Amino acid sequence: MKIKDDQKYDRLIQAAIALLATGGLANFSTTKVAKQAGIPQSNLYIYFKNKQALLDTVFQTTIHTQSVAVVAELDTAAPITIQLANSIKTLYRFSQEHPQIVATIQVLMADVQLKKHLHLKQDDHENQQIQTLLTDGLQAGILRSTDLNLIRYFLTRPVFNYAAGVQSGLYPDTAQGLTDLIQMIMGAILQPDVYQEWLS
Amino acid sequence: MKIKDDQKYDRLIQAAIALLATGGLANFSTTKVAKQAGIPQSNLYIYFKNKQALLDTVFQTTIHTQSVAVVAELDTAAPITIQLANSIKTLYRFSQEHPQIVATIQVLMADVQLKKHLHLKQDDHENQQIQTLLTDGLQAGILRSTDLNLIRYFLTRPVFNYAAGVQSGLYPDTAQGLTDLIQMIMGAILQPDVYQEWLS
Amino acid sequence: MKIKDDQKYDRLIQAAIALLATGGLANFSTTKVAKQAGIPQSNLYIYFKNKQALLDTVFQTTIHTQSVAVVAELDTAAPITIQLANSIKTLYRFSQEHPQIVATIQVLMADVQLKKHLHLKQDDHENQQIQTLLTDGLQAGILRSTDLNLIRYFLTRPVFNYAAGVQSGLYPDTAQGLTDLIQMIMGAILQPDVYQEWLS
Amino acid sequence: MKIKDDQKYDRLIQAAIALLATGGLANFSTTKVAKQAGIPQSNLYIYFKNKQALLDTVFQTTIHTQSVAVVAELDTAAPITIQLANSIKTLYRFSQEHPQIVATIQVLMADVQLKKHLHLKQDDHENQQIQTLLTDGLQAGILRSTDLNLIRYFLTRPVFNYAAGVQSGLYPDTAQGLTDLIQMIMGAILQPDVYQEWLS
DNA sequence: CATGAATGAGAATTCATTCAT
DNA sequence: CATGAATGAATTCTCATTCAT
Repeated sequence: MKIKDDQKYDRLIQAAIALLATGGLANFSTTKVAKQAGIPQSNLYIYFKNKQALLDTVFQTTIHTQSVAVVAELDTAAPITIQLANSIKTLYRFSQEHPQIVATIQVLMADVQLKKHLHLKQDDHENQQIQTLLTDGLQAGILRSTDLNLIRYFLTRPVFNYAAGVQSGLYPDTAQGLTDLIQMIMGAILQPDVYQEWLS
Repeated sequence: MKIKDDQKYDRLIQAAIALLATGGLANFSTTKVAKQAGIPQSNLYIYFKNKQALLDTVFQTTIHTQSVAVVAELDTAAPITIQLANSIKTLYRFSQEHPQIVATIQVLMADVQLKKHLHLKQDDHENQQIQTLLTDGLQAGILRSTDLNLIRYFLTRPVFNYAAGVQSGLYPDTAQGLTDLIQMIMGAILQPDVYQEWLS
Repeated sequence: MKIKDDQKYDRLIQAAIALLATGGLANFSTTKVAKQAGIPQSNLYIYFKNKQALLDTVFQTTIHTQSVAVVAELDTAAPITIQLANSIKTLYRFSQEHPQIVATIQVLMADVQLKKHLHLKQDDHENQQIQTLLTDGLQAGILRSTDLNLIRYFLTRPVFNYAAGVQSGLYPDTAQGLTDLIQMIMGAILQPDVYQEWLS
Repeated sequence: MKIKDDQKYDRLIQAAIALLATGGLANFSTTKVAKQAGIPQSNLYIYFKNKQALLDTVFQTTIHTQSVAVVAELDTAAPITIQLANSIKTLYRFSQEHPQIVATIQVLMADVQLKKHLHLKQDDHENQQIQTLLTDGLQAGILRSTDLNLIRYFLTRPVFNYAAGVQSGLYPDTAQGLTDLIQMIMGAILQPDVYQEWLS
């Protein structure tokens, strides 16, 4: 229950990520997590109220890690289109470097139960910054004037999917592939005329 | 082990879909499926070799159902862009009418284990037809010249996601919403100049 | 879940009684019951929905067994006072012969949780007969005109307690002891004048 | 291990009583007691050697509290029959005012394990006084000449049961009910002729 | 074919108790 | 003294699968 002291907390989260990435939710158990973390199973309950709390934490952590990675590379002085394209690139690089985190996010996003009682804490700094970028883009007439969640969907999930596909061999690992992906996503989210302009 | 006899086979698949749609893979068990189908647990093994075989079948079935629905509405005589846009519309309507099937597809698509040993049988008629449409679009310079799997991804997953979002209240249920979605997807998959043309 | 086939069901109940009688509710576990019954623990769930269902059944069974024993010896032709005194004697003998059943009843009666969701099925034949005896006694002006539950309490619990006390050595095991007990109970439940008459 | 220091000791006992009264022995744990008392779990072991020691203490405490309440109202100058009747009344009032204490006593009295290694310390002042009252009554030919424990049983347990029954709605909460109860108990424990006399 | 029963493995939790700080 | 952390045992229950009838 207490998060206080040590690295065991982190070990558990890392173990959970590894487990979720390779086995999915169906094969996820506190027993396995604990074993992977090299910790007696019952100790897991010192750090997390229950299995669900661990999953919640893993979800928040992975999402946050990814947000941080994207935001860190953001050049807020640059034009919005540039920022958007760069954020895709950054996210792709992140996905390549941390495939387990991305796999975990995908697995958890698909969970029906998780969705029910879990609302992403939208209040962290990094998320705010991305949200700001998008609302700015919207107001500047750069982004299509549709639901922001939908735009975010296009900005992230195809990237995750592509990165996973590259890793599994479904997609070829070429520079052109990423370029294509970016153009597709931009074509989806930008206002048509802005997209034309951005292309050149 | 044989599929021969009866409607219990279908009952099991329907039960599995309902279960997966509402509880996800983690809550899926042969016990529950059998109970939901009103069939003795052990009888499940008459129709399916094991749990995994049931899941495989469910995956094939749901994917196939969806393909059939899309293809059924396809007007092969129409211009490719029209066919594409219509297929999105059809798929969206299908998702609205069969939310459980779509939820099941999403859940199973996210499963890491399933991916490993499961290759979609690409040989059914409906899939061929869609594949043909896409290769035609590619060769005609209508679609972006990138991996067909990626184009298929853009053609389906955002639709599933949007439909689910509408149902959960995340997205508003307006005609404009669907129009936006179609334009986004088309913007993603069409060659830019074709897209411009299609817009008008 | 199914009670159908065999003696394992009974073995489990007997094991539960033995366990409750010697260890109380706090030491009662499905693990121990199953072990005592010589059955794999998980098999317990074939016969009982869960632990509580087993306890409920044990409660009903023990209560019923005791009712049957008392009613079996009842001479419905005899005067009511005689019947009452005899039922006490019978109950005492039963308690001596089946100390575990009585101990189990006492243990379960004291359980706070059990009380909440458990209502004795008052509809069995034997219970009806006792109830009839008491209402008859009430209408004949033989029993004190107070709540029947209270009268039943006096007719049973002191007997259980006395029998247990005799067995544990708290009370001496003499014929006089039982006579005293019967007189006390009769003094409690009979109308004073009837009691006087009965005494002689 | 020492009782010395503080009110936390009492808090633990009160918490234990509350827990036993509402959940019974089966749901009793040091974890819950400590939480209810607002004390770190491990601190419980500062005040009590182990779980059993806590239960023993709770038993002694509740029994003692109840004895004190009864004795406090005792008018040793009054006739023994009056004292007995009054003690029942007092005990009933106590049971109404402290239902948790009474429930705890009942729960602990039913515990098989507790009985084994627990002998009430019969040496406290209040207990002596009650014992004196009873032996006096015995020698004066007022009480039936039977085991004193049995008489004590009749003097207390029906009262507890009745009070609990009133609270749970099993018995109606009327003045007549209490009067009936007292007459029943007196009928049980008094010599028949004394009882007759007491009635008038 | 159909099915109830069986079963060992694992699942999530809770617990009583100890110990180092 | 006080306390958070630790831990192994135990508990309830579910599961996937097999088998005898």
